[in-house]
Amino acid sequence: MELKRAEQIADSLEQLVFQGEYEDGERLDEIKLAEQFCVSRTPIREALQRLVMSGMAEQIPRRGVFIRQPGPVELLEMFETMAELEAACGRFAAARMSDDDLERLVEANLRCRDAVEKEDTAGYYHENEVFHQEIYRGATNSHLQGEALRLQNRLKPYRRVQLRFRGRMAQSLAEHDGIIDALKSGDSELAAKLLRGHVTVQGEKFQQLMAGLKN
Amino acid sequence: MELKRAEQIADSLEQLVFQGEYEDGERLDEIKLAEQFCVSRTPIREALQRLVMSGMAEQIPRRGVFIRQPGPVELLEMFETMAELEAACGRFAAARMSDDDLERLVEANLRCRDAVEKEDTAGYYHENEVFHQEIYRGATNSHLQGEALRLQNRLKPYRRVQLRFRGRMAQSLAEHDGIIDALKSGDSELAAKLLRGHVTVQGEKFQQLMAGLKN
DNA sequence: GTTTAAGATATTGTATACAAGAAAATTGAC
DNA sequence: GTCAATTTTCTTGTATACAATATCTTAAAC
Repeated sequence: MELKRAEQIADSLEQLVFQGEYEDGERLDEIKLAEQFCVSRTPIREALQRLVMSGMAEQIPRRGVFIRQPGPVELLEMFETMAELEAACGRFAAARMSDDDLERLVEANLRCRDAVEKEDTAGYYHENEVFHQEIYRGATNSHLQGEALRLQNRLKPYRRVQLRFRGRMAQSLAEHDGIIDALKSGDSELAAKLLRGHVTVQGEKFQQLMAGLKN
Repeated sequence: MELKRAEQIADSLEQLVFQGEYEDGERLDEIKLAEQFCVSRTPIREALQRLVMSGMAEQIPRRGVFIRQPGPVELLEMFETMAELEAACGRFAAARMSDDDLERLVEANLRCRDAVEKEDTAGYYHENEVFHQEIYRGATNSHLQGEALRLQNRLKPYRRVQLRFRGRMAQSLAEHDGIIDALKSGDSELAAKLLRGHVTVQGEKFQQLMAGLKN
């Protein structure tokens, strides 16, 4: 870890937080980080500000910035919000997706299917992300798309955890088919409803998520 | 304008951008701003970063940060996203609002009615904000509430413009009643639908918004 | 007169120095 | 020995100095 610029440092720090390198409530020492990244405090402070802005850390004036790992409640809230954002994207996408858009969505889903058949968790994790991003794009609303991407990125590490559980990939894939049908037929309400259900974490899914976080 | 801290500077700059002090595409000169606020470039740069993060400005490496006033398309997109966020809040609020929450919502709406009767545009502007914030709160999802507040704040100056038009306040108020009824009866779908329609900008509303921006 | 290239200038990005305030440690009283 | 107060140390926040790079100016060539 060495010799990076402010923006890259922010990304690196984000990765480190995602990888669980830091405990909840841990203070991010500017000087130590500066030494680790071989830069002065200035770019470190810029990177820390970004972390704070993205909600991954909290800043207490004259005290420092402390990383904030979301607890169960906040995690549920974020998934709930994600579900609503995806539902909104689906609602618009059903009415606005072009044939090309639909084509790319179907192709993304085919790659998801490949990954499931190969039992390639990492592959499915990635292709599933692409699948959803195609829907955000299909909403034809750059702002909404941006918000969806932001939260999707924030929830990345937790979705990864979920996929580890047996049957989860297959179920997810099956739901994709229904979503595609709804989008193809232009049924906004159905697309929204299916996407909401697809993303919502509750019941068994919640148990799995929490169990996965223990490790 | 003088002698402020980084955080306050960010707020002040935000206000200035909201007040239309800066043209679209205008570069925010660090040195000039530093002189205006009687501080060094360091806190100015922190404030600028915040502006960039909140989407009110764009940063081009080694070139500077340029303020980005949203055009008609982006404005519509933001209102569309706001409508979906409000719908989501309404959906949850219908199922989760306590009697106390409903009580506060009704009271906020009473103050809205007062403002309409007094033809107090500024008053309605404020109380209407409170009314919607009560719904965000009623969603009982801090994360979603935060996102809704963020976008509401971003759209503030444009909603202000809309209220100038004759009949707009009365119509808005009438819609509030329907929304309250849906929330009281716990009808999630109806609450979501009504709130979406209440916030969505289209047809005549769009014409008014655009006309108001010309001034 | 236009175009291109080299130099000058200005602005951002980073490093360091300094100031202000908070946490920690030491000393003194009981 | 414990607690309180003062001093010390450490950390953040700000100012300034420096480095790197983009833009502007000027001059020369065609």
